[in-house]
Amino acid sequence: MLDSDTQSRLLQQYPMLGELSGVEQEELLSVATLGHVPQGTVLFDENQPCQGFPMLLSGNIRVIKSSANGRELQLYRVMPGESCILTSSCLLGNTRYHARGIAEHDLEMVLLPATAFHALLEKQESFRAYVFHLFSDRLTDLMQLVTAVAFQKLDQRLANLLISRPDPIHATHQALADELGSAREIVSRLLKGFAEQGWVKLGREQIDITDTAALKKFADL
Amino acid sequence: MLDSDTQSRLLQQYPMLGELSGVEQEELLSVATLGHVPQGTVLFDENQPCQGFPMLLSGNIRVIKSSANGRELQLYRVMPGESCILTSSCLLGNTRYHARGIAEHDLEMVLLPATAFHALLEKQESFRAYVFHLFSDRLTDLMQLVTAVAFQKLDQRLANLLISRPDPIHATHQALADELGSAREIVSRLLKGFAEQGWVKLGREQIDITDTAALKKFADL
DNA sequence: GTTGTTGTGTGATTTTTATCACAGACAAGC
DNA sequence: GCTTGTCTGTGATAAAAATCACACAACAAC
Repeated sequence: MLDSDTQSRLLQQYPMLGELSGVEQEELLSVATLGHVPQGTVLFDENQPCQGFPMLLSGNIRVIKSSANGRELQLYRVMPGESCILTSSCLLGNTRYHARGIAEHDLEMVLLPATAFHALLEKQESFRAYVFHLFSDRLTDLMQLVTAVAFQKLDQRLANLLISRPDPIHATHQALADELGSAREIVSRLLKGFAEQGWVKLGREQIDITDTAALKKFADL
Repeated sequence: MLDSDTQSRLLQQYPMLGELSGVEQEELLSVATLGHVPQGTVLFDENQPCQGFPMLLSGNIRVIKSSANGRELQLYRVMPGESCILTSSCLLGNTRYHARGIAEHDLEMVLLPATAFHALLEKQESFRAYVFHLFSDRLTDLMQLVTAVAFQKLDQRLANLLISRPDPIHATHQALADELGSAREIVSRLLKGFAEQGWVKLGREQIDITDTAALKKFADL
């Protein structure tokens, strides 16, 4: 059972739940549980079955694939108000996870049991629309990711990554490499190149973008 | 309006439509149209809006992304009984296509207008389940594709492609390269390598697999 | 301060993939 | 037959990425 503060935050992030009738809301909230998850926790991993439908209140989840030789690639991030479509996919298809989910920052999330998720999907038109929309967005994301990995050079992908982030970027080169699915040294070298062009300024665990326009131009050909 | 033969074929491929009441079925079939599409036709392309929901009776669709420098990569194939999830995605998210769809062979398909699609989704639990399932499957496919492209070498991906096909493979090296998102020469060279290992026998537009086990072993590390 | 850990820079080298430029092989049509 | 177009083989080179092997800088802990 969720306390009233949590309830209101949940409704704020997931407004479609507000369309439920009072009774239905009660029902829902009585089976939902609030979880606090410290940074770095592996929320789910390849081949694990699915526990329930998570709704993020704060923090975010990195969904990644990792390869045999220790490299990894980020598929997407789950932000508050969103939900892990991979989980929905598992619940709907009754399959197991095909990726790993890691709490990037400390996490607060409400977990909805599978049965409640299915019930919601049946009853609530707006919830259904929400889930469909999520699917749709992720599919688009993934398709873009595929093409980026297949056709773009790493320098362009790196440039894209940089401009997609709030300006002073705090991350290790390794972290960036992991997001791109490449190796640290390469990222370091490319960043050095960017710095020599005057596009960024490098510091320890920090990258200041000094010429967004140039980066953007470089990023999309 | 569909003739009765087409109707029965449609129901055979899409059994969940059989769960509709008689009236609903009539309604549905009255707005659906049958289309014949010759091989090679571009059914949809990047940035185009979505016309309706296609249900394949025969033939199949290659969904591909193409890059600026003339290379392409196959995202997935749509087979009879399936439907193009990309289309669903567009209809649900009200977005435009993010890929190109090409008729690989001559195509027969029933096209459901967007409104009918939405109506079906609301009314029919089983249709909804079907669409969710499709989404789920494609998401899985795409995630596997991403990791393959990101982490696997081309020779392994080629081996995988070969064993995923019915044995005497009829395709040009260029077609295989397009499916993998690479260049023809490379595929040719890799195939030659496979042939030297005794895994395949090469002919013009034909590849006979002579050692599936070895290929399989090579494919997954 | 010293020590240890983590993050970064960088050269040297190899592997993998792409690109360019043809030559020859095969099939179809005249 | 010859011609034409498509498909395949292959060498030479280049470009991109990965790998290995360290040196060194920044920071934290003691």
